[in-house]
Amino acid sequence: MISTKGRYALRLLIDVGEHQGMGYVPLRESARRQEISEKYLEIIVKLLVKEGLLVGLRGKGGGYRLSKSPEEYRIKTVLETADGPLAPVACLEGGQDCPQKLECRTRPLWEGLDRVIAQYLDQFTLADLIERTAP
Amino acid sequence: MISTKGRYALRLLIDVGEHQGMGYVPLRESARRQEISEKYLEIIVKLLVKEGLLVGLRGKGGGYRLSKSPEEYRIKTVLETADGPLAPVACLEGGQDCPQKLECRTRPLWEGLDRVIAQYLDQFTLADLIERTAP
DNA sequence: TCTTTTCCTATTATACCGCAAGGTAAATAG
DNA sequence: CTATTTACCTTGCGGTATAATAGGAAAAGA
Repeated sequence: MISTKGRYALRLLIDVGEHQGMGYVPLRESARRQEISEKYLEIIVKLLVKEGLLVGLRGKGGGYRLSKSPEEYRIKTVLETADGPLAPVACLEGGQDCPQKLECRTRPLWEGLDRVIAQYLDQFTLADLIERTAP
Repeated sequence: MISTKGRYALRLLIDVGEHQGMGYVPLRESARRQEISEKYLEIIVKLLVKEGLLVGLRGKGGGYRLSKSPEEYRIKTVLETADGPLAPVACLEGGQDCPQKLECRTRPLWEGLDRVIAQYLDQFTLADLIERTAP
């Protein structure tokens, strides 16, 4: 459900949040510290920039910085940005498409599971992870 | 996280539970009613039999029946039997192997998520799905 | 103009998912 | 004893996603 994309995205945001002072953090340094392939991180960072979670700056002294303060990053949002919708079962993705959804005996179970997961991941922020106050 | 294997397994058990009277339910009939490929169901049923969740009988009048009463089937167990361990992230599978688990900022988050999911799926049984009393 | 760094466009290897084909073994009906 | 019914077993296969790698172009500062 949550692949390396989501986990790496979270670790990257933590790393940037901790090492950006006034400036920008080069991706190479985050990749080195987190022991993640820099090339692969590029793919992930692209998604985060596109959604406005990170701000990039090119050239010397460039790199990435957070676009807002850590308390404003909900974990759920970060994971969805990197990994796409985090439905635990395929039949919940894309709103509703299953033709037997009304009579389905198992669907309420999946909907309940989806709510539980969403609720859990929506209660923490990046600040919680940085300060180790979660969960 | 939960693939068709797990979902089909659940639907199969519900179907068998509802249609076994005193006897056995042929796989073909369950496959027809549930609109699932019979050949694919064979793979799933094999797992369920091996773990003792279903009992098979060959020949005419044969098929499958539940090995215990519906209240004794925990949803979590059924899903794990068909789909394997249902960890939301790879780094939680197989007990513990991540070398940085102690210092990892995100690991407590995943462990918490894992607990929430396990707890949710462990509170319902097959009987709840059959009688539509869950969730 | 040179270096640093982001940004962009491929390509690849591997594994798993969902399924199909074809046969063997056991149990019952006639 | 034979035929039918059913579970059980082995093998293969196309599609898709994951987790990368490769090779550059564009911008920004020294």
